[in-house]
Amino acid sequence: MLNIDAAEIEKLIKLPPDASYGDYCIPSYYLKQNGFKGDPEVLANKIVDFIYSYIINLPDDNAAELNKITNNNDILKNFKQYFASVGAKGAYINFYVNKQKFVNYIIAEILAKKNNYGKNYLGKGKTVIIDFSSPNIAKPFGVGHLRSTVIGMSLARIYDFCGYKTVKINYLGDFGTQFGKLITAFCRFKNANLDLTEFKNDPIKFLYKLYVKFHSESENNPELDDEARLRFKKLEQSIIGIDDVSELFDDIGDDLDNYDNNINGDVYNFCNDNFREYSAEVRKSGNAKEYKEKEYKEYNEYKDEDRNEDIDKNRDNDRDKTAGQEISGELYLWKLFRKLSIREFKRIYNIINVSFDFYEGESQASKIAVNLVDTLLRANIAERSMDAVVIPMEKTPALIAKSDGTTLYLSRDIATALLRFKKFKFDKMLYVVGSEQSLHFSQLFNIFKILKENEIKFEKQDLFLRYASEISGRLHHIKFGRIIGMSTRKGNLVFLEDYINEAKEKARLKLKTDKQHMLNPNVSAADKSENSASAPLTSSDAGVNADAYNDNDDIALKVGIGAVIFNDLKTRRNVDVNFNWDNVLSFEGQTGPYLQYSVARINSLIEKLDKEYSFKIKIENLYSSEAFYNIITDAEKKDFCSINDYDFELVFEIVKHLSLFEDTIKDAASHDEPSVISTYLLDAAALFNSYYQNYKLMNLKSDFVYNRIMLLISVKIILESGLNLLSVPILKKM
RNA sequence: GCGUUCAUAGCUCAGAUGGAUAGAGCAACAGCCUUCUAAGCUGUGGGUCGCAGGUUCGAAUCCUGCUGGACGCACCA
Repeated sequence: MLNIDAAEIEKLIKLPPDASYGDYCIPSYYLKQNGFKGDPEVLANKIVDFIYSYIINLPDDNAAELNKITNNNDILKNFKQYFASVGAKGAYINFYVNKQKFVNYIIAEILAKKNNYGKNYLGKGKTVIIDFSSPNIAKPFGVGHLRSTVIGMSLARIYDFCGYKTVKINYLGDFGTQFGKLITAFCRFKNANLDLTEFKNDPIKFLYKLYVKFHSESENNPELDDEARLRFKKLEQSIIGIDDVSELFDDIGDDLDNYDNNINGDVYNFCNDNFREYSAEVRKSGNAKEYKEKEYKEYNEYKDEDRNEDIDKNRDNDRDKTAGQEISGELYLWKLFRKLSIREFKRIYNIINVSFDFYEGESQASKIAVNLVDTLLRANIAERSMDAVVIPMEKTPALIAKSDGTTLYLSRDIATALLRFKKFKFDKMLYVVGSEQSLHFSQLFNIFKILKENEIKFEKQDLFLRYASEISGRLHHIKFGRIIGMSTRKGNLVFLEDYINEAKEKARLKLKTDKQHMLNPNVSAADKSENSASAPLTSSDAGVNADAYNDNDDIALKVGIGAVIFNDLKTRRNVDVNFNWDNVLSFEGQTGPYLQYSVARINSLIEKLDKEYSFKIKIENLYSSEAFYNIITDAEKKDFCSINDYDFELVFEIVKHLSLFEDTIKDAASHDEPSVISTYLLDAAALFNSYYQNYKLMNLKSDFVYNRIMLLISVKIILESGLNLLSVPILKKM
């Protein structure tokens, strides 16, 4: 009767909407797909009768009878031990666990596994590439980029937790017409009223100003656009002309302190002179579209190397070489812009604790993309259309080359995917990019499908394209909704750092008033609730020393970051987010700070109880195995909880929730949806806070308190693991 | 016009192979700090799940149509 395997049964198990129906249930109509027939209600009753007569009512040692049903099933053998009763209600088979055993089992398991609790092997032996953040160098790092950054980082951690080998790639937007504009603006406006010292201090904002200025000026002066196009054209030729693509990421030398000398002197003039020369040349020849085609050795020489070696060799591929050869002014400026930008990006990533295994750029793929277009034309997969090159598709044709022969985002993405597959042999690649680019990615994925279908058309020696057929189906667009109505209070674009700082300031203010209240309890509740700064507090009059101030500064920053990051991860990716300062800066309710606060509260509580009862539990050692040795041995021999405890119902509810952690992680991974974890953590924290408020632990029996500390540690482990997966900073105290 | 996507409480959102009575948080109202951090807790009110059909034992969930919003639709990325 029960010849369904355990994994399949697991899929059938659901959580009832209300605990009064049971702790777990199996809706009997689910069993129809396993060959059961008839009225679901009758079926449910039959199964319950069966369980009673063949399992529950049998004596413990009647293994022979059990073997009649199944010869190898621990679940059945342990059934009596872990389940208290079973009941049929309507079409549902409801299972009631042995609550006391359940609680003790789960707590012991969490304490034993510690921050490995919830880890699983969903992705064992698989490699996943996560392409995220990918800011555009010519544009500032705004709150818009934060979503990709934060979702991507979280997914990387989740996949890692699920046993995948994860590769985090930042694919910089370092190529395209906007660089022509920037270079033009830089050369033209340099002597106008731009403050060049700002270029050094805050290159991103400087470049942004240049960009904005270019656009306002070019409205009245179309010549600027022409110059920008030509400058980009020249830049692209410089880039394509480089044989070794990795040179593109070579450092131009760390002479940034003298950058203005370079700009003011040789480089700046070089730049202009070359441009004049170049544009004269182009006018003379009358053909700005023509460019020299080259055979790129690299293109046809890809070999299957050990990808792991490749990964290690290239990890953190910052180069510190100085390019020896002469380069064009455009290329110099482009490298300079990129270098400064990356430096700035890294500074920001560092603040929010984000890191990458590789920094790539579109520029690296451009030369391959050029040749790719040609190959696809020859194979009759692509065709010419109004001088441009397109791949016909059911819907919108995919444009892969402009009529002047230069490549596009799409063609470079094809090349990049090929390069990455060659390098990593990934099982899965995630592009964490906004939903407005859905068409782009559906075209990209379709192209690989077409390449697979037309595999036969490619010449055998074309090793590179051979990968194309394998890529189809491995690419995923992890899209997310737009942030609507986002602006500063003044109405401009929001820079990420300003955003974090605003959150930080608010947190600092709150810390200040809290501290004031603690030191001076006579402050009325009304004053405090207004959270006002009406009674300004200096560090001296509150007796707050410098250390405390630094502490508070650090706490405020982490609270601010937590608020900002969590705000982006708490809802499903796909929904558009209405940006609202009041919501973002709220630290109450379903927020990052609420979670951080819950952890801090647990720490503080454990510390106080430990001090009072002398259990000698060291919070800072909780994750070292030695410190846990005693706890684990205790876990084996004693119960943490009894069904007769006055707080048992809530304890059971908490532990039951904790037990769902692993499923939650898997759910988040399989749907590429960090918000699943956010929701889970909010529920966990709410349960804990409810416990905290309603059951005071001070002045109770020592044994009981010790057991509850084990519960608190379990909650702490789960909350901290979850926050780590979201990359929300964890605070010891608040 | 075509395509993608979304519509659940006043606001922001959960509710994911269709399943039992649709849930939180803000905001509102009423309580709780001489005792473990009030960034908290307890309670109350608040819903035609955009509208209309369909599929079936059963629909917020799947299908069709409609309405409304967001985004995209070849030389930007």
